[in-house]
Amino acid sequence: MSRILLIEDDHSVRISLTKALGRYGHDVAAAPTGEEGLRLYPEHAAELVVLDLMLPGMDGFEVCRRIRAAGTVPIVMLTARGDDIDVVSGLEAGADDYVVKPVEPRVIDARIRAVLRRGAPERAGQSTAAYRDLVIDRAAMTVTRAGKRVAMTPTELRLLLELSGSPGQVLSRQQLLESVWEHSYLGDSRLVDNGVQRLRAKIETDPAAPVFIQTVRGFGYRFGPV
Amino acid sequence: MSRILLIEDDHSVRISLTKALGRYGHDVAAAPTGEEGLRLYPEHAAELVVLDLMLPGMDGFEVCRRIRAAGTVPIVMLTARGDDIDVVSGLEAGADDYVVKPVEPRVIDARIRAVLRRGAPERAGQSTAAYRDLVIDRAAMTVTRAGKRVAMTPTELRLLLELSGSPGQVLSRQQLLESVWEHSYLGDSRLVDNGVQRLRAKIETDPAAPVFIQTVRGFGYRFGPV
DNA sequence: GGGCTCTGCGACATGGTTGCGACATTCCGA
DNA sequence: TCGGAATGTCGCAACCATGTCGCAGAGCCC
Repeated sequence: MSRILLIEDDHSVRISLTKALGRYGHDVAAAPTGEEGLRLYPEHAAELVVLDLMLPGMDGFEVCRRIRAAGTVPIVMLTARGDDIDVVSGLEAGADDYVVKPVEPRVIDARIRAVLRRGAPERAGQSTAAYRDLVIDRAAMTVTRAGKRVAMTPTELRLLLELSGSPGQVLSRQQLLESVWEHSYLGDSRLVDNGVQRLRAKIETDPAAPVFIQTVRGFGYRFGPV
Repeated sequence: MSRILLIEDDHSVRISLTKALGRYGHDVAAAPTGEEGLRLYPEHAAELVVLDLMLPGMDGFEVCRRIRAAGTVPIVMLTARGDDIDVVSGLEAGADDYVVKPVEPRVIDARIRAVLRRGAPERAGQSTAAYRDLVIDRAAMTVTRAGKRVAMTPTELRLLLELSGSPGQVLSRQQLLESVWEHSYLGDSRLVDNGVQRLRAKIETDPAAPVFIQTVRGFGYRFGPV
């Protein structure tokens, strides 16, 4: 339900992303070049910009800086996989988040919502997730269980936010590694399992019979109902 | 704008709400009892359920729990005025929001949109496949048969996802071996047959007369309608 | 600088899962 | 009707995914 400006030169990606974001309830305007994007930006009154880095003519960094100069609208960057330099430069240029190609519509929608949420903390209700007696306040970064505050470490909190950000949905270890630990490779490490275990120890009454974070054998972990 | 299942026993309320929600652009199926609602749910492929608490026979809580067991579809409860206990119990049973009777069409439409917006990316609907009374939620990785959750092992689930991903189409043993088992050779092993058997044992009422997974002698297996 | 917590990592335990072989059954053509 | 081929069925043992624990280095706050 947000007005989004998509700047992406690849025709098929542009079309499919426009459709996908439309399905998620956003109002999308799409532009194939940076110049066109900058022209559309005030016209569409975009609340958020999704911006590809590799553009013909004016590149993503330049577009990013110009949009930044015009206001504080959140910018989500699309980058090629594993291009670390791009990520850093993008953040320096003023991007709020980045998504690695190839983009999963679900993922980018989640990031968009996360960025918008982050930048729009006016309504506490929106930024609060609750399941049973567990309350997660994304604005205050606090977790409450049965009315009692639960102290969380940064990694635990990131993991919980990520999982609770997609309630009922299974997230693979790979996905969690990328989003929470920002690793792109998947060793045979028990990192994710370990994190989940530590998180469970804090929020589950009986870690042996988890209510909030469920294991889906062979696939990953899932937060919440089902 | 959304596929909605309305479960409400009061005739006049049911009719007027159906019409009102229809005017707001929703595609509404209505059921007078919980049993009927659960039957309609997979058939209508509902993206959201509006559920009255006071129902003859199976009450709203039970319906709520059963729908919850089937997937992550949002549920909006209708409750009698000021009945706080109901609200709490409803939320515990898995409802996402509640509306107090008498319902204003505008109000319930707003709530519906809010709930859908809140959970849009991760909720079912898009990622849910249904055939007869079998519901497969690809996001939550859950399978429900006749409203009852069916526990699946990873291989069984992968096989079911693969088959149901091409409903009505025959997949050869070779294809299934490659996609599900990630083998590239085809011995004379009974691996696929074995997997199908285990899968049938879980989802078919009578494994001797399979409804969901049919054998196509000499070619392979097929999910769903002919 | 000292003490603290956090976190990554490896090792081990364990129980469900699965691959496999053997045999039964069904199907289809001759 | 008969025989061969294709498929269904069963049980078991190895294996694999996950849970669990402890440790040590790194980071952080005072």
